[in-house]
Amino acid sequence: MLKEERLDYILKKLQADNKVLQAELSNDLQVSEDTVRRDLEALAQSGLLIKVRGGAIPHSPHPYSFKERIGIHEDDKRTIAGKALSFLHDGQTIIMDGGTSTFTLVKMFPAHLKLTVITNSVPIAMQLMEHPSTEVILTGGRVFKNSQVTSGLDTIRMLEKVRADICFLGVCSLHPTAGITGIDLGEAEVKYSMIQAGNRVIALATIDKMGTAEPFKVCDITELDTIVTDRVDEQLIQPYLNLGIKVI
Amino acid sequence: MLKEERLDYILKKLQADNKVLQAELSNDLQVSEDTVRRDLEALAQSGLLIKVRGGAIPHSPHPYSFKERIGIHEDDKRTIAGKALSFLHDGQTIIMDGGTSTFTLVKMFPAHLKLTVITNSVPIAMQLMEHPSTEVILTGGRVFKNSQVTSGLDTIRMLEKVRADICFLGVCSLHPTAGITGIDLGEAEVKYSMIQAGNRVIALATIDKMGTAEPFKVCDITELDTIVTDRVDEQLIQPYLNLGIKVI
DNA sequence: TAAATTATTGCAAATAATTACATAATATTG
DNA sequence: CAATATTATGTAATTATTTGCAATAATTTA
Repeated sequence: MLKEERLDYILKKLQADNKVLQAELSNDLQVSEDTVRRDLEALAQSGLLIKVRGGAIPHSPHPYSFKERIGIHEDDKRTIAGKALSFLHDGQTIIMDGGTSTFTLVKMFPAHLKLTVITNSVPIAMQLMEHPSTEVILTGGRVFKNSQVTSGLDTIRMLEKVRADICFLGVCSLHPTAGITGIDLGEAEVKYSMIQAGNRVIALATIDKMGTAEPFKVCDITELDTIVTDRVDEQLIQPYLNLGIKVI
Repeated sequence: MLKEERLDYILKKLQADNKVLQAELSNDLQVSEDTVRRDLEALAQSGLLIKVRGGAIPHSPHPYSFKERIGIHEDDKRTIAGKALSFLHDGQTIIMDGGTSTFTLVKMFPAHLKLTVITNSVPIAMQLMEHPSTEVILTGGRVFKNSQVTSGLDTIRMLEKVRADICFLGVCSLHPTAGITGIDLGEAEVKYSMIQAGNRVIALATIDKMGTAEPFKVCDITELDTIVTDRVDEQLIQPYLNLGIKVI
């Protein structure tokens, strides 16, 4: 049996059952579980399914959505969020960009903290419903289903009226010369508005996002005051330090 | 059974019952309560539910406590939502007011239904993230924590730019002469804007809300086209019928 | 065609994750 | 405050994954 036939069978079965088990596939296809695992690995790599312990499940309707990104690199994100918490003080007005790093930060807000949070992220707003002492302002607009943030002119208009103490940015990619970049034009525009509205701009980025770039430019790297990352790698961060950006 | 299937089951059950109990889940899923607890832990960590002693509750669209919420009026709301579904057709633009009745309606949207939904409700927007074919537009503004809707000038400004086929209103109180009333001025203003923006106005109200009134007026009762309720009581609805309002 | 290279597959040991169970600590209820 | 239920913690058993390696099959190159 050809490898392609196996892959085909796996996808068909996944479609039919909404899940596949390695043991079952191994039996169906008469190959070792190792091979099945490698097949699933390949399919996951191509984005055709999500590999989980013991088998695989289909992608959610919105591929690489917020929901799927949540939980990965969770420890790193918590490290970052822990550092970022030190910037927060009672009475501040904060802009919270969407993204899993900022979401983690919001989850870690101490109960007593009194903030006004302006956000374009539906999950962040939802999370803060449970927080006793934050004021939440949601920017309006069309909601993107994969990132679960609002964007568009309405979002930007609302941000234009805001002056916040800090803007926490969840960034896709940042690069010393290419600046901050993203994979969606609309979201990049919103991020830019957020940066303009914040007195200090703090980017939350796991180390693997440093030195990478995406198609749509948000702003120059010099717009940032601080980068909060999980692991301070001397080599990687030097270019940012040279530009006067604090990295912690 | 894959862990992901369990998580899926828990979320589905939570969706249906508005609560889950560890003992029950342990039995349903045939795993120990420890495992259920860990699953709930993980889901809570992802912000998908709120873990409480003995089980979990949804990121509540209702400000009630665990004990109070057990199934209150849930069946009635489902009856109402079921009737309201018949007004919905592909391609429509719909305004969805916040509230538990409208939330229940949104939960019951068939997967194929292609709508544009404009809402001021954070939980409704969140719910529709999962829906494959709706476009969601969230009105911006300050978020009220008890009702979990946005309100204020920003919300109203956004609604002024909208022309929707139907406005679904979740009403606190309605009365033949006092009209539609609410307990918060800001929310009443927003509801008024929604009514103005909708071609047809359909109110969702359990029978116990008929003939009651609250301090803040939203609009005259004649602004309504239709009232959808759970039990059509001839006596109670006659005044509305006399005013030319359909009641189903 | 033969030899060399590459890819695929299965196996086994080491590693890691998941789960159930026992027990201690904590919270809730009457 | 005692009785009960729930949660946290440590541990052991189970199960899955990773890794290196050898055997086989397929492909390329000489």
